[in-house]
Amino acid sequence: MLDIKLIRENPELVKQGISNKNEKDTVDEILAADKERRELVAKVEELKAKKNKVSQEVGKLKKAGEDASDIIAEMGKVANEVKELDEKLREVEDKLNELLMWVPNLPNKNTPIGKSADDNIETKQWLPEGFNFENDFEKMDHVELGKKLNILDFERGAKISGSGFPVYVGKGATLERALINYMLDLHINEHGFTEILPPFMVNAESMRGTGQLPKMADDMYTCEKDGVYPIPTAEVPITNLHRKEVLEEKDLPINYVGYSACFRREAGSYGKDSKGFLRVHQFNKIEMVKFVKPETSYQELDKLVDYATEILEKLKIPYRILQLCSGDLSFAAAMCFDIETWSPAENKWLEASSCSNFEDFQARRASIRYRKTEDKKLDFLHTLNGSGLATSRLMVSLLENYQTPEGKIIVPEVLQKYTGFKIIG
RNA sequence: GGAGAGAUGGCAGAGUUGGUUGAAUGCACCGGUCUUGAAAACCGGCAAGGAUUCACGUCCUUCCAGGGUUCGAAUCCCUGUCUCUCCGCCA
Repeated sequence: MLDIKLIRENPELVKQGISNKNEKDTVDEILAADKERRELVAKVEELKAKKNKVSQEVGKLKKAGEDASDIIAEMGKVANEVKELDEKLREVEDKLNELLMWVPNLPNKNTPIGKSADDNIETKQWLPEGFNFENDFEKMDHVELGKKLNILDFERGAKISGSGFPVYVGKGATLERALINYMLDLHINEHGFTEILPPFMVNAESMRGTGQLPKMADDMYTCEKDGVYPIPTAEVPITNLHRKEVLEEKDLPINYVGYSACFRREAGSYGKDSKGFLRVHQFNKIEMVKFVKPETSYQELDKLVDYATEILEKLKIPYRILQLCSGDLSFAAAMCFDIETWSPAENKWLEASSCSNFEDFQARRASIRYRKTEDKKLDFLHTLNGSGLATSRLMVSLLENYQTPEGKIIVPEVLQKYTGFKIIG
């Protein structure tokens, strides 16, 4: 969430940021609630001070064996008044908090301003040697390939769970697992990340901490009976590892990488890109999460993008990087780069990764601070995360790019030692 | 699912006949004295959040969380969460 002081002192700046993000502007409501809160606080604290002081005197009087019944009666009234005011204060605070929870993070000043995905900026395109956008034979799409080679079974997935729950079969399952292990190993061994295997369900507080709740409630599955949510991304459990903690500056940056299954309801998106892996309710993802000092967070964001794209280059899969414009930025992000891989059968780019800097937005929500070495003061740190990468869309590109004219799949070289086979079909 | 024990500051650990205890003591940490330097010893400092103030400061809140009793609660009552021990059940 945003610092209430920032809103109080720079309302115009905040309004501009919200507007650039196409979100609802509640700044005036917030300012009114904030003012009301402070007035109430002043009032109630004055009364409490009086109450505390007099109550202490009661103690003294009683010790001295004197009568204090008059004062006690009077303080009874004050206590009631305090109770009423406290209640009112709490209502106002709840309201203020709720309002604040719905305010998005502001785009960083270097995030391009724009309305929609059309205004995103392509910052890089990388194509493997010999790659051509013109297919030299007719490419089967990943659904056909999966069926023909019996490595993906979308129909049975739909039978046992519902549409959007893919089943990987035989070498398809092995390939998926190889991809997961390859990516994890690379980040752990080459990029110095610490592996986390997190819980796949979290409580509501965790969801609020990273900003999924309250805004994205409809996009999440819920287990109401137990008050837990299947995670939409490992970002949630991993970032919340340090919720309500104070970290030492010398321990930063902290770099975690974790595998998780990801669960998304994708409410309201039926019919759009819904074929096969293009939009699913459950998929696998490797997620990188960083806890860093504020002054380094933009360098760290570049690193995340580099780490994610390094994998695609090693896999020899064509990709491009998009810098998201303000209007396409997610709720909690201040800056974000999407990485898209090429699908020759769909003839388009597919989002396989998203690397974001949340600055101190999540850290405030989740109360993740660090103690500075120099002056011992506490401050919110910055959090970032990036998919490195999501396997579903990546698998689409992989299968389609690596298919032979005979409809077989060549396993990318770097994955072969993980799969134990070089070809499917 | 049943029975019991516990949750105090960065850590350890006092405090449960309610009253100047935001909290003893030890350790850690920071500053100083001493020392050629270090150690030891000694002296001093050392929570977070909020309101207010140009500032110094003043005040409020916080002893797992949320309610309650009371003029006043770390201390009493209720509920919840977590940890530990035992029984049952299960992978």
